[in-house]
Amino acid sequence: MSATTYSISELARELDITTRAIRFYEEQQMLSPERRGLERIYTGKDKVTLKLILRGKRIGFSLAECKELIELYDPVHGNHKQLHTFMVKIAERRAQLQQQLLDIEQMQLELDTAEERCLAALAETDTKQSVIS
Amino acid sequence: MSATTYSISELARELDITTRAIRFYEEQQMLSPERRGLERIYTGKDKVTLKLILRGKRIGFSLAECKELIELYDPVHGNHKQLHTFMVKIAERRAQLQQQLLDIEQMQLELDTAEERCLAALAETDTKQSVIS
DNA sequence: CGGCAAGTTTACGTTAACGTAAAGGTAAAC
DNA sequence: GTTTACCTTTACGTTAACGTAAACTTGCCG
Repeated sequence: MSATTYSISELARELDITTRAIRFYEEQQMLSPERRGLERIYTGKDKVTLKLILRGKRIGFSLAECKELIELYDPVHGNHKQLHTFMVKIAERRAQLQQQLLDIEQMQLELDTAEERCLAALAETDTKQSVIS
Repeated sequence: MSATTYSISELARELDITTRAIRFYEEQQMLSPERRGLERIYTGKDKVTLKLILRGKRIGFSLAECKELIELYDPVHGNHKQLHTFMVKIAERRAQLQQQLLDIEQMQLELDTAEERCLAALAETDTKQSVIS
């Protein structure tokens, strides 16, 4: 039961975000750390919450969506309907990711041929130069 | 050589964006349609440019990056160094996409177990109710 | 006791990518 | 001739997610 706690700057360093960001998430009601006087004291649970936020952001969710996501893990709010609607959102993201993959593949194909043309043009130039010199 | 042209609203409808967006891209020097009086006249090339912009956005590039991307297709600006740096950017996006996929898979695993717990809790409730009633 | 490091609150600033409203020109249709 | 449908420019408004600055407290080191 050794309750490891963290200061705000410890968490900031460890998760590679700014303290401003952490305080902002608290403003948005996504965190409510305990206080010792004015000082914020974070628990392991707070750290998990922050990691959830960061993962949500990486996937492309807004902070508001990340908040919903976190509430799913809160037994008080975690009802079945929310769970379902969120899995729908995730499915949407997956579809979007799929499209992004296609877009990137397409773009790479085009860039590959563009690169070839560039190289060919350069070779052409080199040849002419060698003739001139 | 039948040069098909488009009005701004035709393009907007076809590409599913607003006319405001199209004018904005022009403000950002990504388009320079011809004019008949004040009216903008778009060519097939402009349409291709717009599609490039939209694809870039889907992948997650900023408009500024989309602009760079478009300049790659412009023989005047398309030099080899730019091509290379852009392929680096694309590689970065691919890596990011890979991370996003991992994040989504992880999240789905967790949501799946959460869903199971929910269903189990509901089943529990139902059982009790059937005993009571 | 002086000073520095880390914490706090309050509050205005910033960027991207358009949205939206005002005010008006043009041309075909009724 | 006036309504309707598009087109134009100019310009201020909006949202998200913090950044940044000011002004202050607290604790500890030398």
